[in-house]
Amino acid sequence: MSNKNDALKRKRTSTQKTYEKWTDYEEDLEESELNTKTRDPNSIGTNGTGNIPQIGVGEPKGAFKDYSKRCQIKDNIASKPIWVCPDGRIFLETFSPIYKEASDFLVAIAEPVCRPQLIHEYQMTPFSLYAAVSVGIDTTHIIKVLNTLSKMEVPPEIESFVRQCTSSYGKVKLVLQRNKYFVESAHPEVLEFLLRDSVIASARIKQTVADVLADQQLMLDGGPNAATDAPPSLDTATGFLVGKTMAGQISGGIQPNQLFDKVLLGDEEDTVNNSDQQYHSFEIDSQQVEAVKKRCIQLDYPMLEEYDFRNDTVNPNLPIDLKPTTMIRPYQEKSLSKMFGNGRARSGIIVLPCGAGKSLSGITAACTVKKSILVLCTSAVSVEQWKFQFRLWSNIEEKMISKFTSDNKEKMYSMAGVTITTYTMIAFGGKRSPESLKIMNELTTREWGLVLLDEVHVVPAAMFRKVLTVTKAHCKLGLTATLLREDEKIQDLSFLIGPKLYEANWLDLQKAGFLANVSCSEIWCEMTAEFYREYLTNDSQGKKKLLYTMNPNKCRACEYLIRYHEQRGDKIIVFSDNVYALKKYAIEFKRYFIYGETSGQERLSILRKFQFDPSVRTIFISKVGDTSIDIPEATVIIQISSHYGSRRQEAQRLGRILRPKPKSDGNYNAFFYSLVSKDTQEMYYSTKRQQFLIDQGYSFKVISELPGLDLETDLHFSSKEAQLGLLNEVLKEGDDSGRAETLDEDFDDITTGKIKKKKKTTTVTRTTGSMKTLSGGSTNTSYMEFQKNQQQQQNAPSNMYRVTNHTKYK
DNA sequence: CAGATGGCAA
DNA sequence: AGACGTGCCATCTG
Repeated sequence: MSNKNDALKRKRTSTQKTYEKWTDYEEDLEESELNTKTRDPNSIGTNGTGNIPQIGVGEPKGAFKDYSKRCQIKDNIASKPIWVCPDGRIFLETFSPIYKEASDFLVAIAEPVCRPQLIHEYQMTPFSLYAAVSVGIDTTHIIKVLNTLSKMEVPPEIESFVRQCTSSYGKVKLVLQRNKYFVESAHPEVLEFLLRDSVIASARIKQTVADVLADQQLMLDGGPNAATDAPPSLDTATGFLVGKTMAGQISGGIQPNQLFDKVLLGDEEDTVNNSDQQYHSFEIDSQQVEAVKKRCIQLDYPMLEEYDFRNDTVNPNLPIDLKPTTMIRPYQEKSLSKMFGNGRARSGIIVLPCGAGKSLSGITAACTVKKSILVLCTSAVSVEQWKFQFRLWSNIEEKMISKFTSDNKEKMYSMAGVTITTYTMIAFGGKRSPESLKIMNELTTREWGLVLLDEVHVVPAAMFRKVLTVTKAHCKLGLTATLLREDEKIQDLSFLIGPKLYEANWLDLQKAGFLANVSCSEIWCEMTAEFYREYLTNDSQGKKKLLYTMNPNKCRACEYLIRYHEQRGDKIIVFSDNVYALKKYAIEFKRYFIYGETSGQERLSILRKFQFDPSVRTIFISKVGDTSIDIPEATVIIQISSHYGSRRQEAQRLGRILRPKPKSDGNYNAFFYSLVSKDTQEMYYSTKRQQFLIDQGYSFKVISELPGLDLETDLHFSSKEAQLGLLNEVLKEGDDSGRAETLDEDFDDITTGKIKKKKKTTTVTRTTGSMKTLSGGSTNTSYMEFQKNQQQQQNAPSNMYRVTNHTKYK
């Protein structure tokens, strides 16, 4: 569309202007705001009726701003690591001696936006402050530490922003008791305020005196320790239940996990003054919990969900501990300390890169809570893996773990136990088999101490809701490597589960040796003339896609890389989203391939071979490899086709090779290649895809020619005949897959006929082409290396624009 | 009863 | 917007 081109043109001039007369920042800003897609990390809590100032909302990431006139710079700025902007953005210098402390603090109070090597950008939002408060950091602490770290006086609007955000936080709690949900607060006026809202009021279940008496009776019958619980009474004036918090109680016979003594006892003083405080509460309908939660956030009274598991005498304990030999890593401990910060368990999400030991974190959490545990996975394979991990790291008895999948319906252990199942199993809407119905019944009536939600980002929001309303859990812990989605549904996760408790910085983990040191490159493959002509003239999107993934130069680059890395002794995975390309490449190069139709056994046998057979160094995998398949040996990834601009897929694939490799001597020990056909839509997508990894601090080298590629004369598709043959096949594909196989005799017809017909009147300026590179003319390698970031995107090299220009040929 | 296959859903 | 992959259940087979 011409619209798009206009926008690009404008963007370019705007950047130029920025350099020429940067004092006119406001004008530039206006323009770039129009043109840049805005990212809004915090619509939750700001679109409500609350009075919280809207700081930093809807600001484009990386927009240029000048605050120099508004800021009071301190004298000793060299020793201070951060800049605090009036819009809530915070910049951190990673080379500061107190970088570690400062970044720990910033992850707790703000969202990491972009964390490359030297300067990290964070954004403070109402939601991030909510997370901070729920982790136990209070208003004065935030302001004090900000002031200590900042190079400039903390702007007054920031101070009032923090005060306003945090003053109302932490005053309301959501409590699960005997399968009923209660909204609880020490301040009855807050409850009354919330009940003025129609959503919350309609979710309320009015307690009668009889209900309360019945409950009290239940508590007295409940167990050996039940009598020590003080049953709440009903305040007839307000209709609230009134009771005392039980923070002072000593738990009977539960040993806190030794590893967590430090963590659990560390912040104990926080809770001391809470003991014996009076609280008020009202019950809400369990079906409406989600709506109430959302409403509370909008009213600036987000509910804290905490589980005082050590004083829970109603639910049976689970005998589980980490094995003495199990070691947890510092960052795992750190993330869990956020979860158990004040001796209770909070719900929330932990973001750890793949290969960094997410499941161990989950299992350690389970060992700390020691109540019934429900683990939810995305596939039956990972159900198996979770069970294995539980046996590996903890001393839990096998009989207490039950799997629950379509072909493995184990009965749950009658007392506390671990149940591992899939999301679909719980959320399944269709007719259930009788056994499954029976187990579901038990599952929904049981009160879970902890629900572990694996790969929390992939679950569709609707399914999630169902799962969370059906299961009654005191505490929910979401685990994910990439808290990312291309739609904006991630925000739902935040209030469905809880705030993000911790997010690891990939680069830091890599430096510490917990992740492999990966070299990321994007390889630009020139389209061959014939393919490019077809690409420009063909109307079908699908055909275009196939054309740029099957570009012969890409095939050659791929084969070249495989050869190179096989010689080095690496194990290589080639990813392709496109099944046709996958098969074609794999068969051509005579390698194993796995895709959807490959049966479970076959997959296993191929993966075994890949793992143990030294002659199998390369396998081809489709989308199936993006998640859950565990391939610890791989050291090289080559991407030949991928799903549009999915940042998550890119990150997930990189994750496949992040497991630390033995010879970690500071050099690269893993390689990630993205093959991109030059001057096609693929270029646009690949930039988009990389954004997450770039935000995590990775940099991509752009390689436009592979050194020595042309010396390898025996690569497939080197001859023009082979290339034309491929082109024909590609054109035939998609057209009519049924016909494709019977068309051998029409071969010539299609070759000449189609191309001629499609030629049309389009003038393609680009005539010099790929044949130059094929003939091995230049041995010059052009090798650009630069850090791609937002600025680079706005200020992209001219080839980037050529891509978009081609859209006018559509 | 295990194992394969197909329809269906999200 | 469509392709791909997945899991659940029912049914059939020896």
